[in-house]
Amino acid sequence: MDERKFRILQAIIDDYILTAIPVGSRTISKKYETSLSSATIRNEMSDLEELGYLDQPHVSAGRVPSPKAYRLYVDQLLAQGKILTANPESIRGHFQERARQMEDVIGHAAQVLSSLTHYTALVLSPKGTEMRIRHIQLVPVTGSTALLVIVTDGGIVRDTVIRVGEDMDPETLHSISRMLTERLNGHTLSEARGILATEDPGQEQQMLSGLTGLMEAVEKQCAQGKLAVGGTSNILSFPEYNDVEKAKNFLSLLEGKEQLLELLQQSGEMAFTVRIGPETGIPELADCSLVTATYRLGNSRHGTLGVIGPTRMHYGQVFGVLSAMGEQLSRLLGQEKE
Amino acid sequence: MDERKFRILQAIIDDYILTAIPVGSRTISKKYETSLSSATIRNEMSDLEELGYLDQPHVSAGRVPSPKAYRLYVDQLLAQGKILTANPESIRGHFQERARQMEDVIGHAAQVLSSLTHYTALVLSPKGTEMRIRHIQLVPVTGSTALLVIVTDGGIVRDTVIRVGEDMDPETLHSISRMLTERLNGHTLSEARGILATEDPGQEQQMLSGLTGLMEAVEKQCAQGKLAVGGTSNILSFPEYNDVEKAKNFLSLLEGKEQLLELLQQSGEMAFTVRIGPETGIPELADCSLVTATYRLGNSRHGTLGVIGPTRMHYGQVFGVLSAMGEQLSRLLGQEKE
DNA sequence: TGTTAGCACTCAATTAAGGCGAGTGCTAAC
DNA sequence: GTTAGCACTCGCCTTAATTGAGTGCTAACA
Repeated sequence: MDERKFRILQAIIDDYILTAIPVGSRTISKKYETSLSSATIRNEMSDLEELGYLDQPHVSAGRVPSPKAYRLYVDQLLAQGKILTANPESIRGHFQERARQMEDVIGHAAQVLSSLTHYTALVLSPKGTEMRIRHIQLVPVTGSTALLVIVTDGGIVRDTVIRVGEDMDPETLHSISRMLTERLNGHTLSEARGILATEDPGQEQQMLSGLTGLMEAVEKQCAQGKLAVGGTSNILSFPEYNDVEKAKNFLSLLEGKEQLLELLQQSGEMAFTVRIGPETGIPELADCSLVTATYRLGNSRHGTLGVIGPTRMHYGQVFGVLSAMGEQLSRLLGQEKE
Repeated sequence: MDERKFRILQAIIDDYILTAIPVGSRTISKKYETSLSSATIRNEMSDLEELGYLDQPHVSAGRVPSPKAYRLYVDQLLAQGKILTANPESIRGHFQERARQMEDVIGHAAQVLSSLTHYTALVLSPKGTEMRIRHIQLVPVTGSTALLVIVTDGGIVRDTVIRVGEDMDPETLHSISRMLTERLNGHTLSEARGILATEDPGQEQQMLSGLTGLMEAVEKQCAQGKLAVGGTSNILSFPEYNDVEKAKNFLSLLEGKEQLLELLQQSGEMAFTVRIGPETGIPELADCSLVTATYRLGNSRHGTLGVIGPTRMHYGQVFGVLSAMGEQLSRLLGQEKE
């Protein structure tokens, strides 16, 4: 694979990303490599196909980049590191409103991300279990029920109605709350259960035994962060999804969030993760790419944001927008809650 | 419009709802009105078209019911009142898990509703402003910020980070919370602001003046309930939306929830509201129908649930499922939070 | 040895034409 | 008022012809 082949491959990918139509040798020789004849390009393209970088939809059509080609393209893009971060100002403009609940921010971010990229956007909040408990409060609801509110440094985590004994007046609940807060403050949710289980104070034993089980449930519910999806309909703009059947499969996938969560959580803590077509492991996404990035709140907690589009995605632009948005999210969410 | 015409019209609608292909005179004479010849049916159909109940896609196609026809059909369905409530047991089965946050229930309900009807489902929670305050709690977050948690009989309404003076230790916040709770308990959110504004205790004046403005913001944010959408992709199953462009418009409409909210809030407190095609007032829904129903929590608060499908919707079934689901929702949400 | 011009060939996509068939409207007879 | 009969319409499907973008291969050239 010499340098000229690479240049030609790059030209093919660029052109295909722009037009979505298979690109022929003549196009390259006219628009990109004007010093070479189409016949020469043809020979090179033939080689590139043999190497597995190009596919041919049918014999008399142009060439289409294979997943392997995109992989090379993306790796090279990331390696040279000149990702032009999208104008952070323009993104900040979308967020001028008051900071609100995390879920609102997440949802809003997904919408902005999708409208900036014209792809489908995913934003995943940090895992609840990684958040540190700031305060626990039992709030009386009726005589025999109370609301358990757990406040963490990331905002509210969970509120669940629990049954308490009949004799719990608001003041008793408050003192229990204070006790719990004292004991669990600064710990993560996943630690909390263990602490409650080991330290048994005897006094409110009955009360606490119920809580231990409850913490387990809370922990489980928070094991994965909240997921927001934006720009679902964007995918329909692309000729790849002109087929209604395909579009429906894609949308169904987005509705069942479990699979998406799994997919997003696979991407580690790297700056960018790119999964191209088959690399996603999901048949419905065979001709989609998923680009994810990470944003951080403090040291340990991190969330994920990503974009799903056709494999011929405008990767460069997406990298830029993702990194700018990640920065913005870190600022927004880290800011007031920390 | 004699009785026979009506029977024939009904047969046409039934058949079209089932098949989505224009129905011809012969079909009716063979499947529904076997005692009449196709020619007779033809004459009747011609009359029905003149009356505005039938449309003809083109001269050599069968007839298609007009919105006016569906309107008649639905009105008659509702008038005779024999709505067969779908098996409530089967619906309850989908909800066996522990009661959780209202938003979760709403979202889950939308999913169940869509999977039962195969249409797109909408569930709107009761307006926050109609909920009665049960408890107000200021929870310390950092030295200078606190989380304002308002608990209502419908569960948590809102939590917002607010700035408080540097000197607010947890105990002070708690006593303020207790004071606020005492004063506002039992009132709705919309009343709360007025109460805070008039009764000025002087003591924590500075604190409260901030809160008044805050309550206004909270009230505004809660002016409309939470909206959950389910089964977005279902619409793509119908031949009416085989056109990708149309499908995209529809999906975009669902994404921008403002218009949906408006639409849902128009439907008053009647048991059922049906808006057929043009009656929705939204071009994108020109060949959709929206059926909504109401569920109640207690006396005053009510939420809305609805279904969007093609105008040739299976109205009877939808009525049944909606009423069963409404009942179930009333029970689920009213139950533990009341 | 690499590059280029030329040419035959392939095949999807577009267009045109023809036939089919479902369905109608009208008329005349019952 | 109902029905049988018949001519007519027109969307849809199939088939055939045409077009054109693009390829592979070969031979000539630098």
